[in-house]
Amino acid sequence: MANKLNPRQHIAVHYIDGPCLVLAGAGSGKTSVITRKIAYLIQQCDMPARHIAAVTFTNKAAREMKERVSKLVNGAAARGLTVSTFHNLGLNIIRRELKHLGYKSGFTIFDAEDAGSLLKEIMLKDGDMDTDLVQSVQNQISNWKSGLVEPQQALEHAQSSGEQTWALIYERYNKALRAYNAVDFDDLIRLPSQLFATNAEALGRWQQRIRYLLVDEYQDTNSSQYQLVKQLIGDRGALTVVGDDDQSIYAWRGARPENLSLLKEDFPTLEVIKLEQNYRSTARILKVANELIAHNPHDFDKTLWSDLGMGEPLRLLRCSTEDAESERVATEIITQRLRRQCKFRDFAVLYRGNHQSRLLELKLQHHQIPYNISGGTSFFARAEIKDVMGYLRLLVNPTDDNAFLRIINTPRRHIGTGTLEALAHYATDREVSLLAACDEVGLQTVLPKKGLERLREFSLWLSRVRDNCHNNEPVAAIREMVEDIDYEGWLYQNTSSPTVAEKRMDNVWTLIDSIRNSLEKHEDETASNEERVNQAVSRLMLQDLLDRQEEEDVTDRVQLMTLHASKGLEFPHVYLIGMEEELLPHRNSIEENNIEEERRLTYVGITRAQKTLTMSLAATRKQFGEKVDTLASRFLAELPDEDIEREGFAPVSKEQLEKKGAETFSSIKKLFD
DNA sequence: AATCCTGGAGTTTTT
DNA sequence: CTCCAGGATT
Repeated sequence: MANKLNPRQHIAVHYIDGPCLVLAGAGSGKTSVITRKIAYLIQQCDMPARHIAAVTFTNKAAREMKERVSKLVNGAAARGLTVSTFHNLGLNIIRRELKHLGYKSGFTIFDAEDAGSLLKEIMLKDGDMDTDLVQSVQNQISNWKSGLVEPQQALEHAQSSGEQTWALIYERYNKALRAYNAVDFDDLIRLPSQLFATNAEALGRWQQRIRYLLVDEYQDTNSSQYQLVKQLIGDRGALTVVGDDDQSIYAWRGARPENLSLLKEDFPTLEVIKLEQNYRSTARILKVANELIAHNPHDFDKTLWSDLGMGEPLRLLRCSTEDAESERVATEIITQRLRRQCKFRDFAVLYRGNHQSRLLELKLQHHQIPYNISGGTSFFARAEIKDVMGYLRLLVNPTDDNAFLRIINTPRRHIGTGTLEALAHYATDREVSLLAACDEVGLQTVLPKKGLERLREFSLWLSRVRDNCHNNEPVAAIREMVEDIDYEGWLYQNTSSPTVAEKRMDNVWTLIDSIRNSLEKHEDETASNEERVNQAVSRLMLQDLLDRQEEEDVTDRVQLMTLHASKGLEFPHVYLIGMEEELLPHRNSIEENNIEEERRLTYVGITRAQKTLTMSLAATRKQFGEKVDTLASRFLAELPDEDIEREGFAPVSKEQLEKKGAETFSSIKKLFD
C-alpha cells in the first residue's frame, strides 16, 4: 500500500517523541502503519536500519512485513533491519550472549514433543507420577515460564502437595534442559529477559543495538514478552506498539490482552492513536461486528467505520442437520461463484473446531470444488522432516538425547530396546549424553558385544559426518549423510505407495535446500563452518525458513480454516458455520465463563468478510454419536435484526430443505452442461 | 517387530 | 461416532 495515509495513520507514523500505542481495528491498515513508520525512521529521521527492530508473532507476518518494507526503502538503506518474531529475536540474543547464559554453542531448541518426552521421563523417574498428566504439567510449566515465575517461586506459592510436586518437576525439567544444552520455546524469551534483569552490561549492549522497537499484535504478548520489551526500551520511550484488544483470541495460551492497558501505566507519556477507518468490509458488516463486540467491556472504545458503502445484508441460514449445513455451503459456493463471477479463492469457510472441516471436505469433494485447508500437520511435524532434523540436531549438539533416540533406529540399525535401556542406564549414572556414552570403555561390561559394536559404529560414523561437515562444504556433507543412511530407500520401504515416498523425499530435499539458502543468506565470513551450521540448524528449529512451503498452494481454492487461523486474513465472501451454543461459544469456554474471548473470536470471523457474510447453524447435530437438538448461539441474539436475513427459522421439514438443495444443484448442473 | 484390541476422550495453536 | 494411545497378542 503505497497510497496515502489517512490523518490518524499519518500521526501514528510520524509520532516519534515518545511511546506510542496504535489501537488498530480490524482492516484499518496496521501493517501499513508499521512498515511506513520503519521507512520514515530510516529515510526522514536518519536512523540506521540496524538500530530498528520490528517484532511480530509469526514467521509469516515477519516475512510479509519485510517484503513491504523493502518496497518502501531501497535495499542498501534497509540493510541490517531486524524484522522477526519474538522467538527469533530471543534466539539471536541467546546466541550472542551464550557465555553469559551458561550455554554452549550448538544448543538445541526443544519443540513441544521433545519437551513432552523429557518431562515424561522426569515424571517417571523422579516422581513416579501418572504420565497422563504430562500434558497438564507441560502446560503449567509453559504458563509459569511465560508468566515469569521461576521454579523457586512456584514452589513457594504452592498451595498443596500436588502443586509442590509440579513445581519440583519444573525445577528438574529446567536443569535437564541445561544438561542437554537445550532450551524450549518459552526459554527463547525467558532467558534473554532473565539475563537483562541481572546483567546491566548485556542489557546495555542490546539497548545500544535496538534504538527503536515496533511490536505488532501487541494484545497477543505474554508477560515475559512484555518484560523483554520494557527492558529493551528502558526509559527512552522509543517504542510503537500496534494492537487490538478486540482481536485477542490467544489468552488460553498465555497472551495477556491487558498488556495494552498496562502500557498506559508503565509509560505515562504514552500517546494513544486509534485507527477506526476500515478499508476491508462493507459498512453493514462493520455495523454488525461493532454491535457484537460492544457486549464486551472495554478499556478503549473503538467503532469501526468504512466508506465502502452499506453492502448486502448478512445472512443467517438455519439448516436441519450438520450434513445439510455443509451441503448448503457447498452448493452456495457453486451458485455464488457463478452469480458473482468470482473465483473459488474468494470464498472462505470458517469454523470453531478442526473437526468441523471433515463433513465440509466431503461435500466439497463431492461437488468437485477445489479447497485448501490450513492447519493439520505442518511441514515441520512431518516424520521425515523430524527424522532428518534429528540427524542435524545430533550433529550440532551431541548431548541432544531426544534426537539420538529419534534416529538411532531410523533407518534400522538393529539396536534393540534392551541395548538402549542399558545404554540409557549407563549414561544416566555417569551423567553423560547417550552419544558420549557409546564411546566409553566401561560400557562393554554392561552390554552384549553385538549391541556395543553397533553403537560404536554409529558414533564413529556420526563423528566422521561431523568432521566432513566442518571441514568441507556443509551442504554437500549433509547430502552425503542422507545418502549414506539410504534414507530414501528406507522411505520407499516404509511407505504405503511409491508416490508418497517420493513426495516425502522431496520434502527432505527441500529441507536441505533451505539449509543451503540459510547458509548463503547469512554469510558470515568470520564464523567457522561449525558455527554457521549451528546457526542454520537453530533457525530451522524455529521453522523459520520452512513454512513458506505451505503457502505455495494459493491457487484458486476455497479456503477452509478455524477462526483462530483466519486472524489477519480477509476474503470477499465468508461463511461462518456452526453458530450454536456449545460450539461458538465453545462448551469449555462456557464452563470456564470465558465468553468474552469467544465473542472476540466471532468478531474476528465477522471482520474477515469484505463483501458478504453468511452465518449458518444446524438445528440438530450428532454429538459423540447421538443426535442432539442444538441451540442458536447467544451471539446471534446480540446482532441487529435489521441487517440480517434469516432463513430456515420457520419450521421447515428436512424433505423440503433437501428438495431445495437439489433444485439449486440441478439448475447449476445445467449451466455446466 | 507388526498387528489387533480395548478404552477413553472428544477446543483453539505458534514458536 | 472416530481417533488415539497403550497393552496384549501373534
